[in-house]
Amino acid sequence: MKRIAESTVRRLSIYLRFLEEFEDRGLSTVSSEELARRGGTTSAQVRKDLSFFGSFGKRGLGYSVPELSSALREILGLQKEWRVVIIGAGKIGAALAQYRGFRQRGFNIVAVYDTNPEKIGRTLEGIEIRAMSRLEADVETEHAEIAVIAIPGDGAQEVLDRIVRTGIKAVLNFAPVQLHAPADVTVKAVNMAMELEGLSFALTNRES
Amino acid sequence: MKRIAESTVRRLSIYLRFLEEFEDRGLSTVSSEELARRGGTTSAQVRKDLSFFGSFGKRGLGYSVPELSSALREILGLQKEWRVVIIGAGKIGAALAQYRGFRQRGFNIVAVYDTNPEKIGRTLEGIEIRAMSRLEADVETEHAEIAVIAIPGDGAQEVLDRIVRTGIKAVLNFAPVQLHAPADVTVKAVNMAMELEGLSFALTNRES
DNA sequence: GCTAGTTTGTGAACGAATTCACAAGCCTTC
DNA sequence: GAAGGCTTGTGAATTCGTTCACAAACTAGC
Repeated sequence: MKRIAESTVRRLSIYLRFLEEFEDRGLSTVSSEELARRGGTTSAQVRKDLSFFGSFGKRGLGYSVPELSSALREILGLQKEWRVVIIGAGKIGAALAQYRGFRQRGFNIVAVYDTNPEKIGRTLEGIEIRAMSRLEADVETEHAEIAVIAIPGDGAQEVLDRIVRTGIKAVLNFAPVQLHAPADVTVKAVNMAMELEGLSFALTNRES
Repeated sequence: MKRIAESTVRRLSIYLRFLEEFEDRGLSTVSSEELARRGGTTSAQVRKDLSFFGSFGKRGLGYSVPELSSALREILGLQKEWRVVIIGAGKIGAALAQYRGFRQRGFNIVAVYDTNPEKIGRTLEGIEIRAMSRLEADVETEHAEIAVIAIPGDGAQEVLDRIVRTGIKAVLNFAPVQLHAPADVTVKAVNMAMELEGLSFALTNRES
């Protein structure tokens, strides 16, 4: 299959969100124009994005809401449940562990890890905080497929290396550092300080 | 000035992070090659990124660490202190309010807003939680320039509209919905569910 | 001050992503 | 069943971002 741009995948996520809203409201069809308006893009973009994966619409009519949302869930791999481990039970790890949006979309958080003995054994919204040392064994027995790094920057690369050795191929990084991993491991970074700096730049360099 | 790509601004942030590390270690010069290696890009990319703003290096030598970091701080608008309000004192709002990285980089959180009467009046790491109704008056008196939306999706567009009416031109959105704002307002979104879906896609459609 | 060895800054070439534009296909009405 | 009105799917054109490649400029060693 042809390589799909990351921006395309992001937009598919956005389209799916609207489709689910439409599904709830019982709408049966939607046009690329409508999806574009909501998602802040153009109708040509919507159709091109979808065309990478097949043709899902009917000319003159638009897209069937249930069919397209099911197709997008399939494409995005959201039909199955993903098993996720979170590394770090600090403020961010805790906020993530309790975030209902994850489970809703099929991301099942199986455990949270921390090195602080005071935290180990407690639970966060029903999820057990475990000793960091158990990570490797647990990933194996729990069949975890996604790891979330929610610890300070210093230890993050080391933790990522451990995660990679367990065989996990997808990592979401909240630590404010640039991490390096083998090419077959997908690492996505969420860096709040960097986003704020983007805003700072926009405010500073606005067209006069 | 020529329009600068968002990807360029992101990389400038990354370069600055390394430069500050080098500054702490007392290194005096650095080459585009070294910055590229650390930041996971190419030396040509580094030089091109910088060339949009001027020439900061010396041929044959590289870049002066203090000069370049100062220049980047200037470009990114990090010389001044930005005054930030956070809307929502839930888990995410609280995690953001206590995140030390913000103040460290000149983002001064002046207040957190919530509608829950139980929370109003309490403090989060020394930052007062205030009634949502005070938002407009406070932005005016406190001269806030950046707003962070950390509330559930339902109310987010409405809150954004209020923020826009106060005259704030930069917003960071953590609510898992697509928001619409006038063109002169920069809205950046951090959507954790969407990032996880990107990972799900990567795991599902890996080259065989 | 000449030579060898670096490293920058930048047009030009390339490649990737978006937008354009239109034929093809479907629905509805008469 | 023909005509009019939509909307898709997609090559072609365009725009945007990255990489190449090399002259220009610097340092160090002799």
